[in-house]
Amino acid sequence: MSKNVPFDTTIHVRDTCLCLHAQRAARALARRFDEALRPVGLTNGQFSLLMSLNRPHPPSVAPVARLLAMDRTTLTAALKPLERRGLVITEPDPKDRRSRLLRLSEKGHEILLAALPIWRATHAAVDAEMQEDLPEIRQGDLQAMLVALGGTGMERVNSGPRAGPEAA
Amino acid sequence: MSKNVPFDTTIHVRDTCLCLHAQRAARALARRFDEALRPVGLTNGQFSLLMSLNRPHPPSVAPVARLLAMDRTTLTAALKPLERRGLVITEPDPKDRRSRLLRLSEKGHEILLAALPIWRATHAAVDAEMQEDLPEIRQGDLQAMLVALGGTGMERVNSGPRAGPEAA
DNA sequence: GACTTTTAGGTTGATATCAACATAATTATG
DNA sequence: CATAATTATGTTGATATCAACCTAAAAGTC
Repeated sequence: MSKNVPFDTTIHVRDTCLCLHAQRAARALARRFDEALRPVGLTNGQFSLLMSLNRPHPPSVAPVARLLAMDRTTLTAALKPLERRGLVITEPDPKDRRSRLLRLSEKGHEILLAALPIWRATHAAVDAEMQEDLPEIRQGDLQAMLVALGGTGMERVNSGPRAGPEAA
Repeated sequence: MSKNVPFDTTIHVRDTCLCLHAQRAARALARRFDEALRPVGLTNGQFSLLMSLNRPHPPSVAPVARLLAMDRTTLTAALKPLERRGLVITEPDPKDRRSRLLRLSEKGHEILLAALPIWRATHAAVDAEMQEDLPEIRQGDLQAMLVALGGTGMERVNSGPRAGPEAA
C-alpha cells in the first residue's frame, strides 16, 4: 500500500483546487492594489474597510465584518492602525452598550477621496487585462462566482435613506 | 466642491471591486478548508504548500513561491512551523550555495495522504454548491478566471520525468 | 582575473487572519 | 423579578502576507 500521494494527484490538486486558485488570485490582486494605493498610504484591505464605512449611518462591528466576509476579530485588529492614524473613530452605540459604532473621520474621508481615482484606474486596468486574456468570458460572471464563493454578506445598506450626492 | 465620497460611489465600489470580491471569496474558502482540514492539523495554506512539495525533485524557494503566487518571504515564514513539526526538511542545494531545497519528510507525506480525502470531499461539496447557485456557469470558467487573476506561476513540473504511481 | 551586476534567500516590522477564550450587555424564559 | 441563554466585542496566540533592507553566491563584463 502506497504511503505517498501520487505525483499525478499533486498535479490534479494543483490544477483544480478552487481554494488554492482563490488564494493565488487574492494575493496577486492584493499586491496589485496595495502597490497602486501606496501613494495614499492605504492597503487594499484598508481601502475596502474605509469604503465600507462611508455610509449614512455609522455601522457596528458585526455588519462590517459580514460585509467584508472577515472574522470580527480581524476587523478589530484592522481598525487599530486606522484609529491610530485618526482615519476612523469608534464610539459606543447609545442604543446598545455592547456595540461600537465605526465612523470615518474628516481625514478618513479625505484619504478615501484621494484613493478613489487610483482605485478606478487600477480596476479599469485589471478589467482590460481580463478581457484580453479571456475575451469570451463576461465580467459579470466572475463577480457572480466570486460572490457565490465569498458569501452574501452584502448588507442592504441602500435599503435606508440614501446619503448619495445630497450628503456632499 | 464635495469633500466626501458620495454614497452611491460606495455602493458601486462595493458591487464591482474585483479585489474586494476576491479577498472575500479567498477568506471564505480559507475558513471552509481550514475547518475541514483541522482534524489533520493543517490549514488550507499548509495543505497547498505541502502538496506543492510532493514532487519528484525537491524544489527551491522561488519556484514554490511563484507556484503559490506568494512572496518568498511569506514562504520562508510558512515553512518554519512545518519544519518545527518535522513535516518539511530544508537542505542546501549542492548545485547552488545560495539555494535551499525543500522536501517533504515521511511525516509530511503521511499527513498529506490523510488530508487528501478531506480535500476531495470538501472540494466536491463546494463544487456542488457552486453548481446549485450558478447552474449556467461552468467550473472551468471560474478556474480560468482565477488563474487569469492569480497569474501563470504554474510551473511545468510535469515536464520532467514523472514520479507518478511508480514512486509509491 | 578583477570588478560589477544579478540572483537566492533571510530578517525585521507592520498589517492581515482566525480560533479559543473571556467579559459584559441584552434578550428570553418561567 | 431572577435566572438562563444569547449576543456584541475584545484579547491572546499562532499563522499568513508583503515591503524594506541585508548578506552571500553566482553570473556577467571587461
